[in-house]
Amino acid sequence: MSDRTAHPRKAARAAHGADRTYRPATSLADRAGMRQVADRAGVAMSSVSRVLSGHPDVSATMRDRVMTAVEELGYEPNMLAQMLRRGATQTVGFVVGDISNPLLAQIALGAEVALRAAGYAMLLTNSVNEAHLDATHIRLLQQRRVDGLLLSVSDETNTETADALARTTTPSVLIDRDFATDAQASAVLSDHAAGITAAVERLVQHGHERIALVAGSPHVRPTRERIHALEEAVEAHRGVFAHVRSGAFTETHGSAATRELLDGRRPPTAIIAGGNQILVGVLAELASRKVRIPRDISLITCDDVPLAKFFTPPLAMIIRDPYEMGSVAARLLLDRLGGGDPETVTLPTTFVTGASCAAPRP
Amino acid sequence: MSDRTAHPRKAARAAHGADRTYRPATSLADRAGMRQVADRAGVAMSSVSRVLSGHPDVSATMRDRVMTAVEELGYEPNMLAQMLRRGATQTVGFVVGDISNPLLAQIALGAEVALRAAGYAMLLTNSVNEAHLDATHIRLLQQRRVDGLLLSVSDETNTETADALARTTTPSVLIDRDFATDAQASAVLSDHAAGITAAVERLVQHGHERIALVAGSPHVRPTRERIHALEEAVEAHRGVFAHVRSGAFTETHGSAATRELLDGRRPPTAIIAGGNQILVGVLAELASRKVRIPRDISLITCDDVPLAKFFTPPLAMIIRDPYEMGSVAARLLLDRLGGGDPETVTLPTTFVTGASCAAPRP
DNA sequence: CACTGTACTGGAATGGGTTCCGGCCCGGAA
DNA sequence: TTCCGGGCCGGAACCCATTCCAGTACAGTG
Repeated sequence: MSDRTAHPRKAARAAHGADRTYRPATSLADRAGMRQVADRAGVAMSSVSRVLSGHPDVSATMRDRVMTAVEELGYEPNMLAQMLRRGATQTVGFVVGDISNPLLAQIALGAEVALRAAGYAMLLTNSVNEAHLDATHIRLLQQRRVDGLLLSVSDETNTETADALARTTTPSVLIDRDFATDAQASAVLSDHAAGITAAVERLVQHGHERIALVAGSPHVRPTRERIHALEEAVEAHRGVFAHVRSGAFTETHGSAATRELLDGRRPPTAIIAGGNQILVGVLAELASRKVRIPRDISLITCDDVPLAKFFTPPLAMIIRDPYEMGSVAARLLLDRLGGGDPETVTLPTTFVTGASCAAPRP
Repeated sequence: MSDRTAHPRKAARAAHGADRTYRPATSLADRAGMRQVADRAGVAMSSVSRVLSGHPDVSATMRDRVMTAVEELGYEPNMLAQMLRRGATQTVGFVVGDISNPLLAQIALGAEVALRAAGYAMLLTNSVNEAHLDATHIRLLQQRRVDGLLLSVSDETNTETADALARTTTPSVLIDRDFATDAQASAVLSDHAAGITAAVERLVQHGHERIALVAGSPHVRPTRERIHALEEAVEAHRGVFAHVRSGAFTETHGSAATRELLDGRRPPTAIIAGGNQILVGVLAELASRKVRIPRDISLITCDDVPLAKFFTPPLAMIIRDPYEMGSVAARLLLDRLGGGDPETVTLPTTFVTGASCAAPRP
């Protein structure tokens, strides 16, 4: 063994001696570079590069010679070198609160599929709903020189995050988020107001007068939009009142808020759960009190959950198409990467009624 | 800009003429490089590198000078250059069938958190359950020079995938997958047999004699293990029979298989659903026939679903800890990246009974 | 035949760090 | 005093491809 432990490649060559011809490059360890291809074809590296990048200034002869050498050596270009040289990584970063949330997972899927089709790969980071990690991850991804960012941060009000965003020149797409400071980013939004409004209309038709919203974190757009829409919808109807309990997108908050609401002086006759974790908490609290749906209280949930339609009773919900959101986010980002201007797209939400939403007890 | 990429020579000539020095298309706002730091500090680049990489051969004076220059210029090292030079990307690829599956999303989360803590980033690709994409994505990630792979491929029997795996020297960890050919990879497995066995024992105690398993794709380990365990468990009991319907991890297969089973000559009195999509299909078919749980049939599902415990009746399930699986997968990969040997870890599954699992009608 | 234009090619700079190696300087041992 | 070794530093090769630019050869034109 040679003493130059840091250069295994050379060591290997030295060890095997020069009596060996090249090996079919099945072994990644001893990969052929463009240098080797050029040597074998008896041409310059620049010519190899031109052939492989489809540059017009290449003769048929040259193309054949190079391609033959490429085949023989099983040459594959080193993307790292290309990235360094070209200054583009064909990589996009996705900053997400928590990928284990099915909603976000579907968004991620939609985005990844679309990005991959365009030759981009997706780096995923989870902020596990800790606001301070958002900015950290944005910086981390920028250090990795991502060409663009998909952002579903966990707290819009965090100044560090807002700063990181305002400072950056990396093309970004916000996913259902809204930063006052940043006019540079594109955004895909959901029209939460429409869903809430439709749901409230239905509840009012049923005769509900006290409607509660157990919402998630007030630091993200969906929660704000829902609260705002609820209050507005309620104002349109004389004698109908809204109770809002925002907090976090957790089961704990869901059950705690429900407890408070039911223990209040004038408990609501209908609850809208603002997220799937919250829904679990709401259901847990209702179950523990033997409050029956929809006899004792009506329930509507935001965003689909797999078993909702087989639930007893089937759950009314305000749904949207998260896969589509991901696709659109990817498209917006690709547009920007192609030189387009920032753009905002709003996708619809739909109220799907179900037996969990009925008339209150008289 | 885009023209320059395609035919830079012509575009450059036409647009700029000779008045400008050449600059790479993506010159990022004149970022300071190590060169600039070295100049400003009046030292060699090698010294800057040593300071920043914590090399021991550095005097206090040198450290100060360099760090001052770094601060003043707001220098941040270019990770691409580091990757190219070091030959390591600090990046791991995750090949997954479909991230929108909550089980896999949780695995991804567990893995990403652990990897990030160790300084690695995670590239995510979805094969959308198309077997031929697995191999494609493995190659894709290798072109991007990932240091390691986390693999939850959608088809173990695909020869292209098996080849890609056998040929590679990239440290890999299989996630609940089992390739006959490849002895190189580490693996995290779930002990599906234990869960199935416990579930069958319970069903037999209740007096069930015809137990069906609506399983997913037969080309992945979990399905094989479950089928095998079911058959073995049944053999231990005289007069108890197993019906197996494997197919795909889809709602469609779930309902079709259930239909066949119920229409069969001797329909089962208990069904085990092998996955959350399948569960939805099974429930749909049962609901459409007004078959009641557990009066008419007992139901057990594999892997937790969010609302399972609030279901009517609460669902019995065979659960495991997917987040933990992800963490362990990450740890195994990090071990290998650190020079350790391949290792296989098996994690437990637990049978949690529920009202959906009861005695059959006499 | 001289001249210009065109098609193609090779050489070298470039991107931004990492690391081996040689060398300087200084203290301690012989 | 001389030699040796260790601490510390600068120079330069290297990682691997991209692309500018200069230059060659050859065809077409006057």
